[in-house]
Amino acid sequence: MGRGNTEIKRIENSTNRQVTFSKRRSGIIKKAREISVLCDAQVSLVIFSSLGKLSEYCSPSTTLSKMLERYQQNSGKKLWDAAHENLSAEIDRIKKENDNMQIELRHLKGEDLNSLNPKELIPIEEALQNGLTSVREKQMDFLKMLRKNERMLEEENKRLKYLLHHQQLAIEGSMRELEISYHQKDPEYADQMPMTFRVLPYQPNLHGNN
Amino acid sequence: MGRGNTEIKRIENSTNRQVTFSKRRSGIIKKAREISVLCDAQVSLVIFSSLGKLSEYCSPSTTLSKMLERYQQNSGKKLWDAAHENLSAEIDRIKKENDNMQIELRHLKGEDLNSLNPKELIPIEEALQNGLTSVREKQMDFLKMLRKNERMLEEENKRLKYLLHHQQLAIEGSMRELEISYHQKDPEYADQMPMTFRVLPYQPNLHGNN
DNA sequence: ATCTATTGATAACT
DNA sequence: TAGTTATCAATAGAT
Repeated sequence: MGRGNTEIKRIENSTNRQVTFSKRRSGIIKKAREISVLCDAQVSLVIFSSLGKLSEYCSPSTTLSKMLERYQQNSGKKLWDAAHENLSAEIDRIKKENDNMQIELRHLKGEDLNSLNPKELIPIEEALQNGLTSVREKQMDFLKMLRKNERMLEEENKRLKYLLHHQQLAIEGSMRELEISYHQKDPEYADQMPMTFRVLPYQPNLHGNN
Repeated sequence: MGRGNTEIKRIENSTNRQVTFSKRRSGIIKKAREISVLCDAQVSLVIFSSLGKLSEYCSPSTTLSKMLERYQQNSGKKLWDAAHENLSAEIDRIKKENDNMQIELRHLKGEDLNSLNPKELIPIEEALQNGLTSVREKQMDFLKMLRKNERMLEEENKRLKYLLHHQQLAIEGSMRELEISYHQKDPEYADQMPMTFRVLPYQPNLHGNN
């Protein structure tokens, strides 16, 4: 492009080379940005001019470091030292573990069973059965605890009702004595006794449930 | 360029996106090569497609590692540390994910249930019940398949026995004719007939199971 | 993958 | 370094 056909070989004129570099650099960076956006790709581009000037582009969704890390994983080539190797290896290990657990979970949830043969279904069934048994045992434990608690509360309830009843009988007795003494002094003021001391009738089972 | 003006925004049609990626990738790599040669520049280019496919270009006078070393020197940015942090962060993330799955798995296997309250047990029980249902459905499928196959084999068996029996009857018929003709010529050589043609008695149900 | 119409990039020039 | 323009290159859409 441009005027006249352009051979791809080193431009000997230093000024022209500089100018061409500048133009083509912006061109290639524009292309990098475009492919990033158009195609949802991740691009990292590092350029050193012949004079050693650094230019770079990196897709906005990532960083050069992340790109390079991914590059190492993907290509198997080592760009850095052993410390990173170790971390990478650990990631791989954990990811594998992760995958295995995910598969196991999916199987236990009854997903992806088509890839299994009957023999492989058996341990899964057993695990589910055991799990279900355990969970239901635990639920039974809770139930028993609730029932036990309920019984205890009922007992307590009964005891309290008994006490209440007897207390009221005692109060009624005292009251009658008191009334009698009021009437003896001045019968008209008999019901000016404080409300607090009036006997409320005992109402068994108003909120009970037997 | 191309037909119609091209907006620079994500291409939604996946096929078009792939095709465009392919074309533009070769374009940008060509540009990288050209600027390298024309301007005596060093270029490294790493591209991941949206599907994660890696493409790269690096000027022939260098390597990606050398470029990156120079990049760090020149820019003062530390790729190594950043990568390290990224990796550590990812390890943490995956480990957390791992732990959660492990807990879920243990619960499904009926372990560590003491830390749960009754309300939390319900979804676990449901998951187990569903899983068990699915697994047993799958097992029933296999069973049905086996039974169906068995029936088909039995049918086939019956048919083959029938054919065999009739074939033998036919052979016996032919043999008798043959014997008769031998006897007519020279009775003493009658049983020098080749064994192959002797009739084996039909033994029904020797290996059958009806 | 191959073919074109069309737009884009850029070399030379200012 | 920046703008202009004549050319050729890249590529979108079609096949």
